[in-house]
Amino acid sequence: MNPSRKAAPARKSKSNRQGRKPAISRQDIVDAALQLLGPHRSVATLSLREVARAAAIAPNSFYRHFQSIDELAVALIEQAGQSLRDLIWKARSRVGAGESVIRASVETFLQQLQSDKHYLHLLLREGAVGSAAFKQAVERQLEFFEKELQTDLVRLAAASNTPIHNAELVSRAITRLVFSMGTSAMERPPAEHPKLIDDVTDMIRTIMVGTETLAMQNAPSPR
Amino acid sequence: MNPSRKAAPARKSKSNRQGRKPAISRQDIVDAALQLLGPHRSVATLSLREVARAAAIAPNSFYRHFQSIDELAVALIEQAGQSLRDLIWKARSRVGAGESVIRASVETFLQQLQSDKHYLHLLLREGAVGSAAFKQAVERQLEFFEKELQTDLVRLAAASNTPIHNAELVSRAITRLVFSMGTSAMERPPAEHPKLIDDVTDMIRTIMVGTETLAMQNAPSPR
DNA sequence: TGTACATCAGTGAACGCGCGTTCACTGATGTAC
DNA sequence: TGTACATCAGTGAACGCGCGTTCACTGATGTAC
Repeated sequence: MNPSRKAAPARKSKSNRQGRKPAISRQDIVDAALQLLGPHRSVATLSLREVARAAAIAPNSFYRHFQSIDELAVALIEQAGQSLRDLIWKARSRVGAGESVIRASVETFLQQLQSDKHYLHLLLREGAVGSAAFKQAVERQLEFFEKELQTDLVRLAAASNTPIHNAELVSRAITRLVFSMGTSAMERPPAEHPKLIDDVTDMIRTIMVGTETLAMQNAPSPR
Repeated sequence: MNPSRKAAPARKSKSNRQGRKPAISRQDIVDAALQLLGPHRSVATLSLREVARAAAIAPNSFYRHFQSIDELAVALIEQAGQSLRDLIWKARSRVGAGESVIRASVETFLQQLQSDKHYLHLLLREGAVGSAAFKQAVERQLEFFEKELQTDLVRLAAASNTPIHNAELVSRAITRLVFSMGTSAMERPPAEHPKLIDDVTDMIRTIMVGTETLAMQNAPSPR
């Protein structure tokens, strides 16, 4: 009836979308969900109504921001993974000469367990339950870690002139190991963490020594 | 009022308990729960009513056998762990001369993923969610595996005269690694399993080479 | 600047559902004599 | 062997609850002119 209404298909003058701004953002809801998730609470147990309550919105308002609880869960995982990778990256770049990169990374990783942020718990806990989309999101984050670690390993190997055998497998093994040990650490008192850091560091060193030995056996460079 | 009733405190003539036998056993309920749990279903999502339905009993009858769903979950985990350890033990003892114990164990482990029994999925998936009692049950099963593997490693090292550095840590690392990789394998098509077996075997071999190298460095026996 | 109007984020009420748990019961099984 | 009785595994009905989802709405924000 009103042609002017239909005749303006892609106006977008100042805001990229017509209409008012939301009073609450996706991120507000993500934050509310994070508050609910302590070290002993799994994403899978979050209900839509509970999250809405924590975000101080009506239950049905949730749908204005996410299609489903599942979509929120994926957002949580991605944010957790990104945040943790940033952290480890910073820790590594802070390592001075003579310090152990392995130990610094492991320490940073486990220190996060005791922090207020629940990101790490999230990643450690959620890998094997939940919807397909959800598990894939966790798996993707693990692969990011593996890739970054692999890059690091290759770089380190080149720098220190120690060879490396199958860097891809080694970085995968280390990543899995650290995450698995982290999951166990979550259940134990902080007093045991130093021992755990030593253990994990020792495990990783064993793998590193193994990969060097294998690499030298396969290509015993005389040089 | 009726003294004869109270005067027979510990009669136990033929049955160890007075009264009739149950028409259904704990094990029947455990089996019903196992049927419900496919490779993509977590114990935490089982409801009492659903299990009762699968076991063909009234919801409230469940309480005659278990105090709660949690108690059932722990029973499931323990049964799964025991069953899997039996299996690996048999596989190892079947290994002939010249065959690799590592590879045989890994193959058995991953073969179980494709079998009808859902035991392995259960153990792989449930470690990090659920109640405290539940997580402890899973952790306990992991430790059983670690201990048995450690015994094996020490025995093998003595037999083949190759030293081993920190057998406890090595067996823990290997156990964690295999379980973690198994969890990933669960999500992937069976066609990728052979590659996964190769990968895991390679990872373990790297660790074994590392531990030998370290042991020889620490105690470079001239003999 | 002022006015009329379109947009749409957030809402209150309501729905049907499956849940865990309780209650008083029933009736087959096993026991006492 | 027969009878009376105790046991208790399993039951049907009912409860209150929190859940996800829907509907038609309202009213502040932003836009057109």
